[in-house]
Parts: sequence; C-alpha cells; structure tokens
Amino acid sequence: MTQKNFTIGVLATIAGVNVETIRFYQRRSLLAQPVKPFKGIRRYTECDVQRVRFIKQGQKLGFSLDEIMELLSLEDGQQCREAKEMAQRKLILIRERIESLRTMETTLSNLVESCTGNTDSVSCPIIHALLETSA
Amino acid sequence: MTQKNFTIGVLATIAGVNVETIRFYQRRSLLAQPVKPFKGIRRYTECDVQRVRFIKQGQKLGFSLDEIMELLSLEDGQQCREAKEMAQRKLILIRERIESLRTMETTLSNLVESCTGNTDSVSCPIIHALLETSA
DNA sequence: ATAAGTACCGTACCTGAGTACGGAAACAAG
DNA sequence: CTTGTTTCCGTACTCAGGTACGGTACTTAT
Repeated sequence: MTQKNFTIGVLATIAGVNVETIRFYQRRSLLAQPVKPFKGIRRYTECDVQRVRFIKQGQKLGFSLDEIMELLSLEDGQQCREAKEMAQRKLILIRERIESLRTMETTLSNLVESCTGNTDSVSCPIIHALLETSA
Repeated sequence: MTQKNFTIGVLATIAGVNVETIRFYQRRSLLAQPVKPFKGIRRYTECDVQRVRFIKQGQKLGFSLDEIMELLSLEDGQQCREAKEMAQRKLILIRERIESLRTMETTLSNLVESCTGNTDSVSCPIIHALLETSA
C-alpha cells in the first residue's frame, strides 16, 4: 500500500514546503532521491512526507539541519541515549535563549513605558538607553 | 577635549569588537569614516565608541542592523514617537519568540523525561515524536 | 498530436552579520 | 635605518537555510 505515488511537486505541497526545498534537502543528504525510472519521473511516498515533517519538526524544536541529520542517523530508534543527550544539550541552549530574550523584553518594555512619545521632549529615553555605556 | 585620539585598532578593542567589524559598519554606513589626514591614519573618538556600543546594545535588544540604522537616524532624540513605535513593534516580536521557545522547551523537556535512555528500548520517544505528523 | 504544465539538473543567487586575505603605506621601537 | 606591527583598501569568502533561473525531458489535457 505504501507504493510510490506522488511527484516532487505533490510531496512539497503535502509537506508544506517549496519544491526547491525538497531538492535542497536531497543535496544535503537529509532526504534520499528515489530511483528515477529509465524514461520517467521520480515518485515519492508517505515516508518522504514524514521525513520532511521530521525535519520541519526538528527545526521547530530548535535543531539545525546538521543536528537533524544526526537525529536522522539515529532513526532506527536503538540509539535512545544519544538522542536524549542531544535533546538535553538543546534544552539548555533553548533555556539560555529564553533568558536573554526575557532580559530584552524587560528592558524594552521599561523603555517603552518611560517614553512619552513626545516630539518635543529633550531626549528620547529609548535612544538614550542605547547610548548608555553599560554593557 | 573630545579630540581624535585613537586608532581603529584601539577603537575596536575598547568597543569590544573586531577591527573588521568596524570597517564593516563603515561600509554599511552605520559608522562614519573620519577624514584621513593627507599622509596619515584615521583617528577615532569616544563618540565612535559610543556609536559602536549603541549598535551592539541594539543587537542585544533584538534589533537588526537595518533597524539600528533607522534608530540611529533618529539619534537627534527629537523623534521620540517613532523610536517608541519601533520599540513597541520589536517588543511584540520578542514576545512571540519567547512564546515559541517556551513551546519548544516544554515539548523537549517532556520528551527528555519520557526517554529512558535505554539502548534496548523498542523505539526512542524523541525520535518517535519527531516522526509525528502533527504540525 | 500539440500545447501547457511539471520534473530534472546544475548552477547561481539571496540575506545577515560579519571574517579573511593580500599588497601597499604609515607608524613605532631599537 | 631597518624591522615589525598597524592601518588602509578592495575584494572575496563564511555559514545557514534556502530561493531563483534556464534549458531540456517528460506528462497531462484537449
């Protein structure tokens, strides 16, 4: 039932990406190129859709394509420990990013509040804050 | 007192960036090139240090170089309203980024918890989750 | 059977934020 | 005055994650 049934264009549409993105993933060896029949067109399966979605899911979780490639190499599922370690490392990075964004948020939000938005104010606190020498 | 007193190398060191970064900012018109004496070397001031720090501060608050250029064009401080609007738009973006990172964090953290890390488990929940078709 | 629409393929281009390179000129130290 | 370190300047390269182009082969609808 999992026969090769759709073209690259359909695969792209189903997976929600550009055709060129599919090709790009193939060049990057993230996705296999199905064999091309002697006078025909490559055909793709549900498996390919899943693989593209795997990649997109991975990106949403903050993995780079290189990392996703590593994860894909563990795809047999027997390397649970390695996957877990990667995920843990990534989790730490994500938490750091959240922290720094939160700092940004607080600072910006204070600035917006303290800014009157007047054209005639002597100096804008936002501009002023950016000029501060404090690292 | 604000006389031209240091070279590009010193400027870079004080501002905590690479010399090439200074040049890059000059090419991008984020930073002016001081006039070059007829047989000499360009000299920089405290002002330039502040400007580089302004750029770096802006980046820390999540502004792109293009946005920072806009902010710099408001540097006279008379355009408080515009700066405030930019800051507000940026604040929204930052909050969205935090939200999506938080989603990542929750998902990944659940995955890590549910993963035994065993080599002999039938299939790794992390890999499994990435294979889910749910967007 | 012919025109329109895809697929294939290689190569080139894009953005963002820099970094690196190489030769010439200027400056600092001994 | 020579040696070594900076500066200057233009050009080219880096990385990540794609997007675009152009010519040819193949498929689909009329």
